Amino acid sequence: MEISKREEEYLETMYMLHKNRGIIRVKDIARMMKVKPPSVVDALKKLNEKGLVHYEKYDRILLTEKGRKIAETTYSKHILLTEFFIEILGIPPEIAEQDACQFEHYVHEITAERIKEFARFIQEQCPYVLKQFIKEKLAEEK
Amino acid sequence: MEISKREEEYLETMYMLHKNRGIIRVKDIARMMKVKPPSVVDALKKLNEKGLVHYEKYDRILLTEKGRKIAETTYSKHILLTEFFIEILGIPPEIAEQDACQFEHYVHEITAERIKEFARFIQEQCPYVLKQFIKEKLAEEK
DNA sequence: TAAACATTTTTGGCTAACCTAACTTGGTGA
DNA sequence: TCACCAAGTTAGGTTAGCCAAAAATGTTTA
Repeated sequence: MEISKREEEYLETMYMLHKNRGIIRVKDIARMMKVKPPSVVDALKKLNEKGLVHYEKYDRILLTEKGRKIAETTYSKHILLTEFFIEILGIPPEIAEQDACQFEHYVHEITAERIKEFARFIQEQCPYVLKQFIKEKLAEEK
Repeated sequence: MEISKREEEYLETMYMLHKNRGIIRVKDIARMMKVKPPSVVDALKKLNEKGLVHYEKYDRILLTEKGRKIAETTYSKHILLTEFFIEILGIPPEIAEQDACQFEHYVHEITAERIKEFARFIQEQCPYVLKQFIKEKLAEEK
């Protein structure tokens, strides 16, 4: 069963809402994804068909186990990429966030894992050089 | 004027065809983008409307100046990302290619620039550490 | 508890991007 | 040169994802 980038985004949004507020509401999904409520309903119906959310109209919305796993995988890539952009490359947080938000849906498992290992390696093997780089870049930003 | 990810991909493909073969043919675009020829024609008509390609039916296809610039920008990000993935992270070329192919359409100018600077910095400041990392990862791949 | 308000859902319609089948055109070899 | 084949095009149709307007349901407050 194929899952589109957009569907993955809906799942991730629901995952974050559940994590932060406990409850998942159409209105909040719409706000976070910058779409209108009817689009959310469309998406929920499709995700329900695919067994990724429990959805019945006017009832509370929940991710299924399968949906949650997909969302968690995506979310963890999001965190990983954001950290890498900010802490290793010294990218401004807002831009780091935007880039991570897209790349998380495409990045190969192998690449994600390698980024994690690389960050760790550099931080351990040449922390001073890294600090130097970040410092230079922050200085340039003014 | 908005340009979609897909349109950017068409432009980049045409740019590469022009670069490699001199001539841009519907059949080749279709093959490279894994779509059928009618889809290419649809795309060409739209890109023509937008002033990004010169297209008249049965005539030779060319990028406009504007289209070429967009394609070049995308292409240079492609090269940059691919090199970073391969030479810094030690990702297998095929996977590096796939990831670059997606991220190139989203990566912020600032992030792209920073990746370039980071690669240079590390290669200059701690080439041995970098070699060590790549070596370890290549060893693990068996 | 019922009216008023907020939220969700349905309906109907749009665009981007793709396809197959059928057609036109252009170039090539007999 | 002309018939044929490859390449390109058109016509007509599908799907994903979005929206506005209106209807349905849920919730809160007077």
